[in-house]
Amino acid sequence: MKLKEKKNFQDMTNLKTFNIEKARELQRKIAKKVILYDDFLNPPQTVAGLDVSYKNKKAFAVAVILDYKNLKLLENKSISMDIKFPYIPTLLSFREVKPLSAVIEKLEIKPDVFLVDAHGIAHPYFSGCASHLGVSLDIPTIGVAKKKLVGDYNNPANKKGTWTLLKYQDQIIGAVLRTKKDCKPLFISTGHKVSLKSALKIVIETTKKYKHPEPLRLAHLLTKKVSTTKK
DNA sequence: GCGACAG
DNA sequence: ATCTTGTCGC
Ligand SMILES: [Mg+2]
Repeated sequence: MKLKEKKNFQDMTNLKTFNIEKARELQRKIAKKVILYDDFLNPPQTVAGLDVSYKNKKAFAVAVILDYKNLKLLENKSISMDIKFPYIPTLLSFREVKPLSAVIEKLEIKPDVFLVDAHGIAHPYFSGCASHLGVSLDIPTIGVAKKKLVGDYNNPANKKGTWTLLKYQDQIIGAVLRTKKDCKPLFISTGHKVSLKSALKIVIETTKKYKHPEPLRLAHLLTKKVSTTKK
């Protein structure tokens, strides 16, 4: 898949020269570019799932594309590269956007929407990994996280499909969705070009028998398989 | 100073 | 995220 050539994403993943003020500045800049309404093929025909795993100083990124209707696997790609940035809460994008961009570039099919294993705007600077990736590559993204980073919410009822709003600083930054009974809920937020309403619809429609939506479940399984195989 | 803290 | 076996509950 051809990536946006325009270089509106600075490379700040060099630890030696990393500057936290510059990083926050970039996050605020990205937040301003996030599009909160729908601007993608809706309903989508294809959905991608993205995830990254780590093993021996290496990062392994996987991208899978499923048919939106039957959730069958259409394509899957993987890449590996040296870890270039440590994990620091609120700075996850500086660790994962690089490998994710690399694997997306290898895709032959251009997915209509991407599910990312991270938050979108549900971030202290409204610039989580899903938003950072979406704005940088100009692709529609949805953030799907297993735990909250910021915000307050009421626990959704213990029934599949129920959800509550995630609020932060008097703003709605996402939703807390129960994707499976007796399982902890997932945190859904706009990444880029997908409204919260559509994000919820897409996550619900791509979640079948398990807690996670199929694209992310498959991407996660594959990324672990790849990391233990290619070591 | 203390607690929270995506992957 | 990663390191890991058994164990509890639907
Ligand atoms: Mg992950």
